[in-house]
Amino acid sequence: MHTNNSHDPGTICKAKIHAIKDTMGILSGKWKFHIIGTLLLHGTLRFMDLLREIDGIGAKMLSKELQDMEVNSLIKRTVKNTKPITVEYEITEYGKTLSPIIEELAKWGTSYRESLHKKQIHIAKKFPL
Amino acid sequence: MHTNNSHDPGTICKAKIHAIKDTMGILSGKWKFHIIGTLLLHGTLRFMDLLREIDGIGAKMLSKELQDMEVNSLIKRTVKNTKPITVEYEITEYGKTLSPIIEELAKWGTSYRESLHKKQIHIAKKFPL
DNA sequence: CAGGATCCTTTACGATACTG
DNA sequence: CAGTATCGTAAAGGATCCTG
Repeated sequence: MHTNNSHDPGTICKAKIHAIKDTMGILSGKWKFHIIGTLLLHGTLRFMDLLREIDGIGAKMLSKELQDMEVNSLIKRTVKNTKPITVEYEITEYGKTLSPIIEELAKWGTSYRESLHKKQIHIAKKFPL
Repeated sequence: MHTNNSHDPGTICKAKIHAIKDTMGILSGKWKFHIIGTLLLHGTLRFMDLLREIDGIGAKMLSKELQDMEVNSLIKRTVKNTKPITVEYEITEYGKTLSPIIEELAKWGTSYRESLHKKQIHIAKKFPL
């Protein structure tokens, strides 16, 4: 009965947890979900547009995060032959498969904020907004 | 037409991005999704169980992450009057509302790993597993 | 415009040791 | 058992200047 243990509950658990780790490994850092979300909503954007659009990020971090995500084929970087050069970033088809995650994150964040209002909780460190 | 701009596309975009930021603010750090996933799958667990179950985490980080999540009402901490004392952690009803996110993360991670196998990509820094 | 290089500060994280 | 205290490292983040 347990010669093949690939379907026992323990194994399924471990696999699921491992899958979460995989995802978070690729989307680690403070900004990746934010960047993906912005590109999903706006389509193609240039470096400076992203810098303006993503509140709080600096050029150094943006550059690094974009490189990480390009390496993992989540976004595409295109250099245009203008003067001076412009660079466009867009999400790939593969990157778009992240949108269910993004949608759930946005949904949860929205209802979280609503629940704070209902409970009339005042903003504090305890509830970071 | 734009006296009330709460429904124009720009505002909707900003709200969505902000919601993602809210969620990630609460679930920041390397371990929170991992802990939530583990508690969702196992139910109630003690401190030491979590320490064993969550591969790689140390006592300090686990303690800190659990406190963060308790403050935000995602988990419940119960001290049992045993000798020596034992402490049980479980997810709250509110914390369970995170499960759609966890499910999507697990789904994506699973298909990510499958896509690597299909493409016969060998594991490298480029594709962290 | 799109970034890389450099320097500096702060936060995140981890290992070890210790306490009720 | 369930943590806290202490220490040290690594990564995040910001500011400024520089280049093609």
